[in-house]
Amino acid sequence: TFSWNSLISAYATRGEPRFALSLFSRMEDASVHPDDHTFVSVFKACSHLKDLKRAFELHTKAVKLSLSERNIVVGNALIDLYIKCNAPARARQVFDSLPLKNVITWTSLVGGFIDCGHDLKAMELYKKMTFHGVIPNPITFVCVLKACTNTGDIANGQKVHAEIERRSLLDDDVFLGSALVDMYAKYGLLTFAQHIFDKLPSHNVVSWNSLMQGYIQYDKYKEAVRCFIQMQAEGICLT
RNA sequence: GAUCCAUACA
Repeated sequence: TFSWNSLISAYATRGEPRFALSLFSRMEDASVHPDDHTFVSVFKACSHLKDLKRAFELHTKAVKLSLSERNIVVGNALIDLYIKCNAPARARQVFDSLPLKNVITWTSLVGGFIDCGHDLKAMELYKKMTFHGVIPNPITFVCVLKACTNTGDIANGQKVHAEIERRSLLDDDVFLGSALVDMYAKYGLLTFAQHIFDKLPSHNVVSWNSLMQGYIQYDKYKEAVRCFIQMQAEGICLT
């Protein structure tokens, strides 16, 4: 099982999802018993294919082994699988069916709703999550900020920002920094965007782009050019 | 056991 898992995982991750799934079939043919690791990899492969029918089949097989009850990671991966297959209602069913949820379970569905364009549902779920006493992590905040950006709900975004500062999370997550900069930049709050940007421990091409786009969108071309030059001075490669 | 999940601009 371990060898099969390693192979399947490698192909699922390396962008060969079809081959990962066919390996899984061969594993079944060889009557090697799949375990929780197997299913997580196979879910991932299927999520790249966005094959809902296949998702159902895999889900059914996992249920027969009651793997999603035994290991929360399986349930979490399943939520993500249904989201990637554009089936948020299914994802929600899985979510509701899980007796134990962790921060990843919650965040997967929050982020999933956003991917499916249900930003308000995502915000609602986030509130429910905090109400349940689940501590959000930086990834949760990135998702919530994105929902605020999508809907233009800057008031909520600022609340989230305050929460992030309170936990001083900006020092160790580049994604979080970019998400915040992006939100402020998109809505023309360029001083805020610049201020947060300056406080970030490190910048990358995304955080620079977010800031620059804000300046461009609001006709601050001089600032945009200044960014462009500084960005190269910091040694960020353009592709 | 080199096998397991969610996140940012364009």
